[in-house]
Amino acid sequence: MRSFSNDNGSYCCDMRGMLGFLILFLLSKKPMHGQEIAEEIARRKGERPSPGTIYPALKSLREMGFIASDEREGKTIVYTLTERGKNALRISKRRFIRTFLGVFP
Amino acid sequence: MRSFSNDNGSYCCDMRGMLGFLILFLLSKKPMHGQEIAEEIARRKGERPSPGTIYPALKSLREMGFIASDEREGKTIVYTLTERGKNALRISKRRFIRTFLGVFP
DNA sequence: TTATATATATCGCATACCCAATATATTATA
DNA sequence: TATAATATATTGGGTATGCGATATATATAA
Repeated sequence: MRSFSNDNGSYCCDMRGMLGFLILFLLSKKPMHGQEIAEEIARRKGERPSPGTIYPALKSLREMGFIASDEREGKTIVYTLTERGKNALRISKRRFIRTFLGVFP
Repeated sequence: MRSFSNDNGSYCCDMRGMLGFLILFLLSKKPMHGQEIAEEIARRKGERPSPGTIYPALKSLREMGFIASDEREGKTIVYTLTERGKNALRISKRRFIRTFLGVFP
């Protein structure tokens, strides 16, 4: 279990598998482009997902119809939640909240 | 991304990778044995982790010194958080809370 | 224009995660 | 005792996940 591998016993859980959820949640607050998302995740997790992480994830979410990429404006491509994505997020959030009930203060 | 594979667009995120964290959290509330933990996770997630999931996870956590297994009492083996585990959980919780800030109402 | 910086994209890969199947141990019941 | 039920344990394997390296595109600076 890589998630718990630090030797001083102070680190656990890299939250593998939550990236898609996190992206959907972040996009539900405001449309963003890739690097913006990576930055926000870095702020929260303390570790910035690499390009090889963030873009395949975005592609996957787009292919599933959860997010839409607006036309390229300048260097960036802005992603927005679709209705389908909003719905998926709503359901997932419920599950998430029920699963981790009590973890939040 | 298996996590988002349902076709009606209502499902996302199986929270793969959070099992260890969840177990630590549950054990922080009260000592439990394997099946008890599986049951509680089932209640929360709606899906019961199989024996092949829960026991290797427990073993891994024990090997890392995060949990201790009390002597077998009857059929069951009760697991408790160690000091090390409490510490790891505290750190992870902080990270978790900061990462998913705003998801909880 | 050329050079540099930033954003996006893809591909291969190691590995972690979890499950199905199976085995063992203990207890309860007939 | 034999049988069933429950709890624990292990192993092999499928697969998703995320990263490193690399490539491309656009924009800005020199």
